[in-house]
Amino acid sequence: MSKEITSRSQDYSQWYNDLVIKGGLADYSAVRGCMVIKPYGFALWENMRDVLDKMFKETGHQNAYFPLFVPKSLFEAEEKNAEGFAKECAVVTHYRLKTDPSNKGKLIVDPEAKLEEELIVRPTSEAIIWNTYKDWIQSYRDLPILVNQWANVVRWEMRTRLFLRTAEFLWQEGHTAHATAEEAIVETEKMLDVYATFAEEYMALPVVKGVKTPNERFAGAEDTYCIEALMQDGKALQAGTSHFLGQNFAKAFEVKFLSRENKQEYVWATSWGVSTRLIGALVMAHSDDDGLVLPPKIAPLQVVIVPIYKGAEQKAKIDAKVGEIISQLKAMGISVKYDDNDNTRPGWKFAEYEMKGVPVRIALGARDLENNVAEVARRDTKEKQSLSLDNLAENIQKLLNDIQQNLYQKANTYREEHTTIVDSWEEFEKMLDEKGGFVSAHWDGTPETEDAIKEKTKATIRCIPLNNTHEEGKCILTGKPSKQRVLFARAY
RNA sequence: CGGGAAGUAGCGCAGGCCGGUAGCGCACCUGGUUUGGGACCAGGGGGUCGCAGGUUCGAAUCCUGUCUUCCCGACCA
Repeated sequence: MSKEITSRSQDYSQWYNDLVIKGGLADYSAVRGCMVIKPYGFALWENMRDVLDKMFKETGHQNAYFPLFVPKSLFEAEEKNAEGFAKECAVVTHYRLKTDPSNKGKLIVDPEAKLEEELIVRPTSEAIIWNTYKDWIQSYRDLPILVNQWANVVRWEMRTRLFLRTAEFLWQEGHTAHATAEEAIVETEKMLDVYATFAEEYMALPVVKGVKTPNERFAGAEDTYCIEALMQDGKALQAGTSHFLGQNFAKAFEVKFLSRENKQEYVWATSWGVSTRLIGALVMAHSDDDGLVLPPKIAPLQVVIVPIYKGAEQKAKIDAKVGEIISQLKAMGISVKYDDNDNTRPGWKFAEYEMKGVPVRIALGARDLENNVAEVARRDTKEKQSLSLDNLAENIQKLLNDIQQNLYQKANTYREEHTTIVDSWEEFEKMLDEKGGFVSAHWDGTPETEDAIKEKTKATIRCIPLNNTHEEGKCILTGKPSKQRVLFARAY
């Protein structure tokens, strides 16, 4: 079977789909908008999850699990949150099927099994969790609550795309409860930092930390912080969010605590999440026309070894040497696979592992053994070099670090080159159309202007960067005074 | 939800106008030769042509209905 990939320049979204499917990450399923995450893709998710989970625990959080279903009466309690998600909820109305009397072998919903109260399949878990927290919190001594859950959620999106927007997706959602607003805000920012660190250090994905405008805020939040990344087609992608929820959910669910001063007060809340969408970000940030390019720190497989031999005798010698290499690599915590499958030849394997984005490939043949070397190829630059078999493992480890750094540098350079400061409307439109990327411009601070710009250009305010310098300026559209620049982009 | 495309073997597709009982490539199985960038030879297995009606002696093909998926757009923590 040929596995040709559509090039980026030819059709960017087809390129993306090809990578996801042919790279073995995921596949379409029989369910509209839902995908099957295949073992290779899930291994990638597991690596990301494990790192994040460790980071959460290091910052004092514990995991818990809450129900998939949310009774409608709880779901609607926090009005803004409910409104925001109402249009994309899957709803359970019945609990039983029965055989269709008029159509043998078919099932119908049993009308007698209608639920008294509909159950909402969670699009997010604030409601069920805050209804639970009510019972957990009596006094300031019960605070803070620092809980995270790994779960699936369902959002019935109009249009879906593999990993980037699926009807069901996997994520983690942290839900914390605090005695003071200050503490909750610290938490919100802390978790944003965790996300940014994870994206940059593990995914090699440079991100901008910022705050969303009221228009783009999470439904039910007082403030939404985010990390925004730039993809290779110049479109932005929200890679993670952290929300300061104020007392909105505490008020909706009557969650109060008795303070040190013996006063009843509402609890302050945060929530924060990243999802399998990160995999989409990873794919679009680093990959090329030959397939996936995965950062070593989270690649399911870091090194693959391909033997090249004629006859069993050579094969045996290579096997012996590879055995040594593997144990050295494993001792360093490097994941490695020896692909000595005799059904496919080396060239096929080379292409296959490039497609899958394995960071380093080692080819070892009889000729190499004689010279005490191995051919080592790096996926990111596709450079090949001959490395001595002495200290090979050490050099591979260095190479993996190099690749990780290089991917970050490359993405960072791309982002810098595609972040443009603009002061006129003409320039603004031109940049969005011709260059893409982030456009840094002044905005008068009103939702109306934001909407108007979106209407005219399809660009949204991705965020108000946290490290923004304040400067006087004029709004790109209205010319009204502005105190700081914001980042615009067309986005996923 | 609007526009477009498509459902035929595991995957990718041809056949359809002009109806006659299904084909190609890859994958798979057996044997052999191979192995430094997607090997080759020989033999072989696999499909109620999305589903339901209709027309006909006969339907993958014509007609009607229906379901599903994908792509673009609108929408979207």
